[in-house]
Amino acid sequence: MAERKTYHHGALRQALIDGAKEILAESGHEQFSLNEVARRAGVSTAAPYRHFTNRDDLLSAVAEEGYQTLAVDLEKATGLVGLGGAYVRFAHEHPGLFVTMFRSRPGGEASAAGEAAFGTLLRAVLAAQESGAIPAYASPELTARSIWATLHGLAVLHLQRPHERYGLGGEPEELATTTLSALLGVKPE
Amino acid sequence: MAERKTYHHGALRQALIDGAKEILAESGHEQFSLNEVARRAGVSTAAPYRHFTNRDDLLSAVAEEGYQTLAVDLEKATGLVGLGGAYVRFAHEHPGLFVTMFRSRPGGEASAAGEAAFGTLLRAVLAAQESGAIPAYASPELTARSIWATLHGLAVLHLQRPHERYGLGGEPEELATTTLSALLGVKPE
DNA sequence: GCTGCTATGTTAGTGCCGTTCACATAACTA
DNA sequence: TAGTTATGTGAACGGCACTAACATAGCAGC
Repeated sequence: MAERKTYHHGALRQALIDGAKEILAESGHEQFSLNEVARRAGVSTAAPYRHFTNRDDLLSAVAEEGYQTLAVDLEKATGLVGLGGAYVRFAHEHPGLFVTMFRSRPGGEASAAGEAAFGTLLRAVLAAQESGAIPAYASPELTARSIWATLHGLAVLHLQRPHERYGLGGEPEELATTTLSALLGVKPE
Repeated sequence: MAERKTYHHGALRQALIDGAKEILAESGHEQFSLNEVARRAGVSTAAPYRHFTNRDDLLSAVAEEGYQTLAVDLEKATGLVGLGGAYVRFAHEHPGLFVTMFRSRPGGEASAAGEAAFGTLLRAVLAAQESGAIPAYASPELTARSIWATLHGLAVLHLQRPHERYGLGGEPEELATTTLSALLGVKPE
């Protein structure tokens, strides 16, 4: 993708975001290089700075799109367990993107899509509590936050080797189901 | 620490590990630089390669010491909730080190200290299940793994801003207590 | 105590990185 | 059609991880 006819690219901003996702998918967050993104888009290494203030700014835009994709994935899932499976599966299928989304940034901004994703989880928790599928030790909000933490930890640990040692492995959905039922006694409907 | 009388440092390996921890504490994982570590130890930038094969190898040694510290911290805690609080507090007090320990490495090795830490958690879960403090939906092993995931997710999310949005904040111990009781109905003894 | 081996340090260099600056080109607007 | 603004380039900077050739010193066995 290094050839270009016109002097101006036309849609460089999106091309950079897409290229960044590509690199994250291929090589992971730690290997990400802004120069490499520019190379793939067929522009000079200085060009990205016309669209992003720096490397981190591009990664934030990539992360935002990640949150949107995640929100859509969660929306498609049904039930609390299905939603948990979708979360872990997202991390499993887009590990580089997932790490980029949740990398430790000192003063990370809130993401609208991230909020939407949480809202989806909240509704699932509410429904599960009302139907008695899970115990209601605490408010839906607090329970949803706690479950989010569980799913997130599960996803993060799943992206590394360690978890296998305790006999897990398996598909993301199985992981989520097993874990949620161990904590909440919930069963997939 | 840039002065030295003898040509040979004497204890460079440990000095590098300590310096690396210092940098992680000051600037975080993403800012870590091998050259900076060498500078602090008062040696040339090539010297570290006499003790570690590369930057990643040094970070792994640092991580191993981190696992040992974590294992000790968990050992000191009493009760399941106290242990959870200790886990989140460790991440809270050593964020750079924590990120380094759990960074996504393709083929991460198992850590003996990490296994020990899990063993401590497992015993706490066993005791809590036997005393009826938490429900026994699943085996102690599976439950312990699930709680580990929860604590880990909590710690990771706590290191970023996002969690505050849902009204958390507060001290690590409070976070762990609130979360575990929301999921398991467990109360601090 | 000298001699050689090996461990541990240095200096200088490579290539990649993120970032900036001065300048070129093209698209839009008056 | 002319001027302004948006978007690209090329060349440079310092910092990074890492390597190779060489220097020093600690430690054997003689």
